[in-house]
Amino acid sequence: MRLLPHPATEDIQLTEVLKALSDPVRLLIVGRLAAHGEMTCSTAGDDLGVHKSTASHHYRMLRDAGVIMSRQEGRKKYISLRHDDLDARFPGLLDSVLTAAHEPV
Amino acid sequence: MRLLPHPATEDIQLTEVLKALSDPVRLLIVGRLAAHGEMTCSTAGDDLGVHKSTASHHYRMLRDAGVIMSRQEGRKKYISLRHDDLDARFPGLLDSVLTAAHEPV
DNA sequence: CGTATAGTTGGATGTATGTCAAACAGTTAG
DNA sequence: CTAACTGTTTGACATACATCCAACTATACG
Repeated sequence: MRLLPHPATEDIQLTEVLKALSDPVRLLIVGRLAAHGEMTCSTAGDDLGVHKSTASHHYRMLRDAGVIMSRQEGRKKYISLRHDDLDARFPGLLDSVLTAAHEPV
Repeated sequence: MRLLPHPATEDIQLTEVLKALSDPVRLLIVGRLAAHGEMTCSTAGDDLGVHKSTASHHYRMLRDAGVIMSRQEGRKKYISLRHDDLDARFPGLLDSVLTAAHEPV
């Protein structure tokens, strides 16, 4: 169970988080993680409309920004929201984004 | 008092707002506007460490995203946060970002 | 071992962005 | 009118990014 480089909670930068959340595909991924909890990359990336390598690129963006964490188990990689860490660092931010993401167009 | 193109409240897109807020210089501008209310571009752009044309570019990003509005008066242009519009569209989002922006490093 | 599964990496490409410098435009003051 | 003030626009440039495809790695299963 190897862990990839994740930023420590105190090293999470607001601008990086906002940039990570400013892409429609990533926002969709984050919404799924918020709704379903931990999921594999392939489940999270299902029907996103992008190539799997593109999805992988987005996971990396989200991970580097501190928005998600990943855990390897066998040949699957489980990703989950760092909800508590984000709340500790930026109270209410993630929830307001998640709420906003559900708004009708 | 010519008004530049501002998106209607219902046309403000979450991803655009997040992208607009994901730059350190723009976050600083937004923080100033939140603290002081309406200000001129030159006041808002004072001591930002960027060229005035760069600041102008950022005002445009913020305006196009629906984060600020601008009002021309004589040779000065006053800019202000669209706080109410953003709150109406994405409740709590701006406040949580502003709070987060004040966090210690 | 050989094959399928789960993701990542690298190359290629087009687009966007942040920045400065210089030129430009509109407004106001002498 | 001429000069100063307030911003914007354009050009140039380097970097970043979203995307696809193809090749690669690592693990699991017969």
